[in-house]
Amino acid sequence: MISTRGRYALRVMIDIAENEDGSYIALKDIAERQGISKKYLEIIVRDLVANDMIKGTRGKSGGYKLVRRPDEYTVQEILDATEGTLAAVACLMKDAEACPKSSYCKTLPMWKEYDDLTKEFFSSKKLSDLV
Amino acid sequence: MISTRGRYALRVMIDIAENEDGSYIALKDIAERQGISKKYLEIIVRDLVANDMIKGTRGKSGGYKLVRRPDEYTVQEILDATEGTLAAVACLMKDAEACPKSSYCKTLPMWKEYDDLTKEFFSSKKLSDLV
DNA sequence: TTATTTACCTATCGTGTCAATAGGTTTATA
DNA sequence: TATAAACCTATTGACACGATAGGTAAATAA
Repeated sequence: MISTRGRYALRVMIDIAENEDGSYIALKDIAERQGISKKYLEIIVRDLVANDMIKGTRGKSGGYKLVRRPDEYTVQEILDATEGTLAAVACLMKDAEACPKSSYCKTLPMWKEYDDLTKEFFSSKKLSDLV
Repeated sequence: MISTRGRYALRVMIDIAENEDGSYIALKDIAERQGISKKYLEIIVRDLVANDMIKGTRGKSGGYKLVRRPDEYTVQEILDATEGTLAAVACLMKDAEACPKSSYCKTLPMWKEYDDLTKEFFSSKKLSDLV
């Protein structure tokens, strides 16, 4: 299940895309508009910065800004940046310990197929589709 | 993410389908074949019985049996019986408290679309496809 | 009839993650 | 130089997950 991290991240990105006018957008304003605790958003925004989704600047009239055009972001990469994993099952997580049954597992192919379907879906959605 | 409950439930169903010969199949044997703790499987199997996926009988030479043909089970209903929820986001869980923002939420349509895609996928997969 | 085998039931536990809060430090600007 | 903002570290409570433990009830084989 997609957690609040990924969902809030998306709403932050949408909020910035909608309100951007050249200047930086303060997290305080985003939090107020979205009705989410600013403190909690800080954690999420940190992941977005670390993954080069947005950039921030400090000090007065500081805030956050997109680094690309909204149509150049896929939902997939935004979720990837904030959600720990998007894998459908533990066996398919990156850094998962190799399952000894994987070679003959009856269900693994289906999980893989579902995983691909999911990636395909969220990769086809762009931030600009949500604004 | 699909938890072990759903994944194990699927493996139990596959195991029964593969080894069924008219008689009942003991959970002890399933647990040994699958390499899963019998005690833990009891919890999962209980959900399967409660949802009319299999039936059990007690006593010597007791065990579990399918109640339909393998091609008459969808993966969707097996996961539904054991997984708490398959909803992609909290807003889409059954018994979810109505979100005040749902009418103008920018992301909800996408989550709904993804949810439908998921249901469609797992409903198209039958138990007989995995045996 | 009785011992055995099996499903079935209730309770508990440790661990980890999620969501959220708290209180600070650094940096840029008005 | 005061202020407003990002940025950093730590902590908390709640909850679900995975798993274990120790039983009771029922059906069969001997």
